Amino acid sequence: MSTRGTYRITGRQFELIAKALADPRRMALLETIAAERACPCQRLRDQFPVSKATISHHIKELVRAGLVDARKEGQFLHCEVRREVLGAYTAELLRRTGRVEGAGT
Amino acid sequence: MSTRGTYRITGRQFELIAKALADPRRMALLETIAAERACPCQRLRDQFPVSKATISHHIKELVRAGLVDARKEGQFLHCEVRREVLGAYTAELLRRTGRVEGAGT
DNA sequence: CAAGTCGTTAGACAGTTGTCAAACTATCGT
DNA sequence: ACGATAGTTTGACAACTGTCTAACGACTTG
Repeated sequence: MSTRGTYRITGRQFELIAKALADPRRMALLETIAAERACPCQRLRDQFPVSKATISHHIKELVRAGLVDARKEGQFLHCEVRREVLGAYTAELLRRTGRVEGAGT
Repeated sequence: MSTRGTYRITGRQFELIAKALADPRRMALLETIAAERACPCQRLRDQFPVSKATISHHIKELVRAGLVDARKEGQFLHCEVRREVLGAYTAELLRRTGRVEGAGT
């Protein structure tokens, strides 16, 4: 079960991720990025009725939280979801809300 | 021991949960509630430097999101974490960000 | 260089929200 | 009934944030 030793999250990053996931639009962007292997920003503009400035802002937040990796290739920006970070976040979330009283063991 | 699959989350609840988890203080309250079997509000007041109005507000949000179950016993309010909801949320989060790739199953 | 496309940055604005104090309701003990 | 304790509600305020437009920088191609 707990083979999630690959990535470890700091308290600060935990907060950033939680906030990044809190906005529905940003979450939707993340989902779109996740659906592609490497998603260019331009495609996001086609699918969401928001300005490019807003898209840029959201991506910056996702990168800051460590949820997305963005690398510039020419004039395009390719975004990719970092699933190991997502996994580490959910693991940490469940760990923090897990019962203390050992009960078993 | 994990009651996975027993709970299914709607899109609306997904948003409420994400927002509920986004505030660090509220997350800390959730953790404190999780550490006890049934946490009375009063204990939260002792541990956090916030007014009782604020505590009441945060608990209301946690209940609204379905993350916490609160039942009144006499003059006390006993709060308990709903771990099946937390589990359903993390499962849904990972599902939404999972790669489309190969026809798993 | 010039023009066009892609993304970023700066500034502004509106809506949301975390917080408190104060007034209120409900319950318990005497 | 009275006073004390537990939690709720209301109204207000400050801080944050999602959004836009406009100006800018970076890259590609004539």
